[in-house]
Amino acid sequence: MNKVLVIVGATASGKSALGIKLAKLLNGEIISGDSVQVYKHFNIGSAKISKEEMAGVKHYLIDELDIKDDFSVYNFQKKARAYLKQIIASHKLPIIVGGTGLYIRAALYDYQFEEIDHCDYQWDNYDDETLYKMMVDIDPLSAQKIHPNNKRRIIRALDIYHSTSNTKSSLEAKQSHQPIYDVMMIGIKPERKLLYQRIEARVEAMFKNGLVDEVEDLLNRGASFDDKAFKAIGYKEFKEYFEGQIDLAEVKRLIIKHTKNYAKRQETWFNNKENVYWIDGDNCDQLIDKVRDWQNAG
RNA sequence: GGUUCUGUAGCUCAGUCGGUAGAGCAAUGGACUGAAAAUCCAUGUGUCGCCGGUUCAAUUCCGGCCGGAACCA
Repeated sequence: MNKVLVIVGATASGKSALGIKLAKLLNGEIISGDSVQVYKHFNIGSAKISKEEMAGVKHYLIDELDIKDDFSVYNFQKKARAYLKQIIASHKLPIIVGGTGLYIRAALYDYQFEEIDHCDYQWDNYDDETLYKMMVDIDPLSAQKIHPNNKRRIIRALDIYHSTSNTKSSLEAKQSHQPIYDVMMIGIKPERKLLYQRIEARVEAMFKNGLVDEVEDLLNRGASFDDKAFKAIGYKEFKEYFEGQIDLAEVKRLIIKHTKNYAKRQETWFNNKENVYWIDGDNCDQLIDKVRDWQNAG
């Protein structure tokens, strides 16, 4: 199996810098595993790595989409797999760096998606309870895993059935649930308190570096708060500000709060779903040896 | 100085007609296969400001003290 190095961790944990370091050391190229940094012009609020910071290391899946473009795991999987193939063919080490657990998992595992058309079934015409019952009838196995309050997942299961005539659970049952690459996953996990301090400092810096101007610029370019990319933390909080409901101090407070909540969710995912070699950010020499062992094995 | 409020979970506050207390937010843990920076689930012990009094029993009533707020001087 081809080898893929992966670097994960919560937002503000220091993934990008480690990625560059390892890429230089190991002749690698980086694929971003991030659902917001793929979009052009969402720079400050997404904490996107700058050209200078890339230090000559080739990066993929950053700045590849326009504001209005739709994107999801499905698209990510396709693109990431294509880049992996290309990097491997050029005899370099592919390094996926990112914090979007689902995206990274879909690239690495044998997740399979089929063409689907959502939004055509007018689910809004039904109440939550009815939607849940519909799912129970169609796909009882999935219903066991999806909470009745989780409307988004219920609709997804219904979408899949109506688009493909297959149930969500039957599509998943066909998969092996194994990675299709030889993966080493490194995770950075600073102490929670420290991570939160860094998030606060980072959001402060975003405002100093012109986040408000960036959002105004995006709106001037035709973006709206309904766009998918605008659902991201650091952007969606401005909706109420531009509607005159809250002031900038409140926007900042919300962004910090949401980022902390998000960081916790990311850690939950990587803690429990992936086999991660955790470091706290400093023990790099030991890490290099580990990575070299993995490269030389098999 | 006087009057009236007020002091309960990290924060904002509810409540107990006397039987040691509960919401929202935060925090913590968890789920996750097409919006995932999304969506959803679970978890509430805290000298009820301090000291004393009444009472079988006080966070709750009474007195004093110490904080805070508003108004009057």
